[in-house]
Amino acid sequence: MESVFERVEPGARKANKRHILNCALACFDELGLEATTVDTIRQRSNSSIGTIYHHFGNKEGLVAAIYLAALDDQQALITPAMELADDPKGAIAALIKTYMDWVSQQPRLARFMFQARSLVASSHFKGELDARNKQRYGSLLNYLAEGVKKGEIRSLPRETYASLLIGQSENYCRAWLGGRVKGTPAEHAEIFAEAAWRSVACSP
Amino acid sequence: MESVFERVEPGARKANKRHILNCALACFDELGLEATTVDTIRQRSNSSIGTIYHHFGNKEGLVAAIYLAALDDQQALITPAMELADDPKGAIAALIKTYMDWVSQQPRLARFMFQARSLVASSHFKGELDARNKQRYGSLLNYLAEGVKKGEIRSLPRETYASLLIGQSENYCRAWLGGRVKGTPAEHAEIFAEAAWRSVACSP
Amino acid sequence: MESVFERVEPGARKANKRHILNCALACFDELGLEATTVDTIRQRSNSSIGTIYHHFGNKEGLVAAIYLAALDDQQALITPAMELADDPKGAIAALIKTYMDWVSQQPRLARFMFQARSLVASSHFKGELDARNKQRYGSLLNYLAEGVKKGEIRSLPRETYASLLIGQSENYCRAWLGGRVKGTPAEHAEIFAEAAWRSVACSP
Amino acid sequence: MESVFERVEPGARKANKRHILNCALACFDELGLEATTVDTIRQRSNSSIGTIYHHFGNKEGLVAAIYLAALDDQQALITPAMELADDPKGAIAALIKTYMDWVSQQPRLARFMFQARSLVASSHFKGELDARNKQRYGSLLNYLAEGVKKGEIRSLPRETYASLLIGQSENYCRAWLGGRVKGTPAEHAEIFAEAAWRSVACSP
DNA sequence: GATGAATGAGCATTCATTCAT
DNA sequence: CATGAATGAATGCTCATTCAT
Repeated sequence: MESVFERVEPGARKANKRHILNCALACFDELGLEATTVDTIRQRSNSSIGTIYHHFGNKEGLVAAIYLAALDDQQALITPAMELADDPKGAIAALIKTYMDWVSQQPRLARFMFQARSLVASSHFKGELDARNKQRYGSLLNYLAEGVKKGEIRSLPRETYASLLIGQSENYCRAWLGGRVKGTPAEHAEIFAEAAWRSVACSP
Repeated sequence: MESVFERVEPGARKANKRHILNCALACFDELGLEATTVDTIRQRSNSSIGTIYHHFGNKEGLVAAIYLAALDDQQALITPAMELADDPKGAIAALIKTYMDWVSQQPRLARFMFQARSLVASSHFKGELDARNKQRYGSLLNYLAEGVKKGEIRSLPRETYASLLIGQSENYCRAWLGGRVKGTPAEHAEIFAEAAWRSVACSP
Repeated sequence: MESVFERVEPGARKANKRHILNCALACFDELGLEATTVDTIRQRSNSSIGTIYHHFGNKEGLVAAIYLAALDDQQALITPAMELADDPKGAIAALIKTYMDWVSQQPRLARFMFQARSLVASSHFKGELDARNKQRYGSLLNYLAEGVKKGEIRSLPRETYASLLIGQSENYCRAWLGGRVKGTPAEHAEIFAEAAWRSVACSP
Repeated sequence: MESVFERVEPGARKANKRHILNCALACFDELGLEATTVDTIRQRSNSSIGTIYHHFGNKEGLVAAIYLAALDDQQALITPAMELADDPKGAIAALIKTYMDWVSQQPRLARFMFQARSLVASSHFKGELDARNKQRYGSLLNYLAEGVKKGEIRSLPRETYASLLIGQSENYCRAWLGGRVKGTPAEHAEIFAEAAWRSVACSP
């Protein structure tokens, strides 16, 4: 799948928004969020301070723009994959596999998201973030509720499901992105999907 | 259990090391690692810039001192708890319960550790960190190896075990520390211990 | 009397000169001269950077345009009022009353003039300013010279008359515009006219 | 009289507070408040950015420090002069003469005060300013009240007295400081004292 | 005439760290 | 051991102005 972050507008002028966004992502990935200065991004994107501020308002706005685009990029894969599933097990497997595939293919974006999450969550853009998260987890909760009713899924405290399902794969992705393990998330996705299912299923 | 971070020396002078450490932790917790300046800590601890540098060398030294003490504090509970277990399932349950209890009782320290991990890992103190981590995970790996041999634990890629076992509870702890869920980690510890065991066990 | 700054052209387009001028005045009044950016005015007037520069050349030109229009607006009242007077005392009273009335009716413009005076005086528009000031004070000086000759007005150093006549009322206007006193200049105009006359008259 | 701003501490180190304050005043006077950058002051005082911020917090703090010291410097002359007077006329004359003398001797400080007044009044230091103003005008109002009771001074709206008394001399001082008139305030002080008295006296 | 993307010099301010006392 | 004045590189950001469309 082709990500927003790789497309290059044909008639783009020297310093358009997308180009700056791509360069900023590269800087954040290589240097970290704090260590990347606006001037670093200016140099890399070969644009000017003024242009960057003209388009993004401030550094936080730049981070939020990348974060929200990444969230959309990720969700654009997860939503259809989950809709194709025809039972809770399939839906959970689709969620985890698609997530781990995406991380494996977009390691820079994935690393960025872990870094930027708390910043965006405490920024001016919290509203936009909340809106997307609401939509993101809505369908999953429906699946679970249905599964519990049918006796396929254990009835557990509501607030534990998310961690039980995604905690393991997210933890592995963090480890991989941090260089602490070698195997890509994608190649272990089956194992993590299975473990997530076992964690919540009545009879695995 | 009483942590190092709570004891108060009776005849403590205005600015001893422990007092400064406690104040620094409070600042880091309330403001974040980057947002806390050495001067913030000076004000809060009612000491002086000179004294802080005298004791800790630099800001990184201050962070590392807290981090390593917290690691020891946590490990001082986990090690004996795991030693009391007599089978893999018990060891895993001990690990997870003790970890979630500790986080529930030391939320400030726990939050600090998530923040500071990468900083300490890339600092001068990396050596000390690695030494403790080696010891920390050594016994767990032995338990697992033994369990696999006995046919109690599934044979999976080595690098996936840590995430499978600790990922869910760590994820829940992060969520709790971030205010995204309300129930304390401690009160769900059984569920997470059970899920960890199901994830790796041959026959739950 | 209806000021230039309040008239609204019936078929006015979104961004005509007068509308921008009015918005700029409001911004200068609320935020101060330095704190108002060209972009602030653009937002308020719902026009565009390009249009503002098209009409006024630069920020200084915008300030000067308001300043000179305000000066004319004020003078359009003062000149005829002074011409109706038939002795020095009446002329001075007319000057002061008209001035204080105008300030009371145009507080935003008056405040703006105190702020902008030095800027316009050191700008490209100094010439236009000097021309108007010459005309403005010419007739007053004639009145005074005549009064001195007739023995009605004290003979004082030439350079003190202006301050003696207008200093008190101007000071009160500044205080009112700054919110330091409550009564409008207009309601005390008689007192200030009387004091000005006493200050320069041989026999009050 | 020797002002605070001219004394030089003998054992002063390169960049002490008073030296910085003097240099800042010179810069503000020559370039204006806005046009003077902190770096300008750093260069002139041969100190460092850090030192300036260490002592004054920010640019506004620097301005306030000069302003309040100037106010004290001025008041240190006015208070005793007014106390020596034995009737309202003498007190008013003392006030005006001392004020105009001070302006004539401290033109830089006086010019600075006109520039900085509104900035300080809207700053963090408003409280300190108000406290001094209260004390400053208290004794004058007592004199006036007494004079009104004795039938020496006209009974006028309370809020007009300050402008009637000080407006003319202040206006002349502004004109002199701005180069619009040549005679020093001191040399016309008698005239302005007389005019102030006439403005408020029952029988001049 | 109208628009707004692009520009970049310039500014206030922060902050970890040093070192003389 | 303790103190806090001094340091200055680094940073995020502003804003008047230009100019291609």
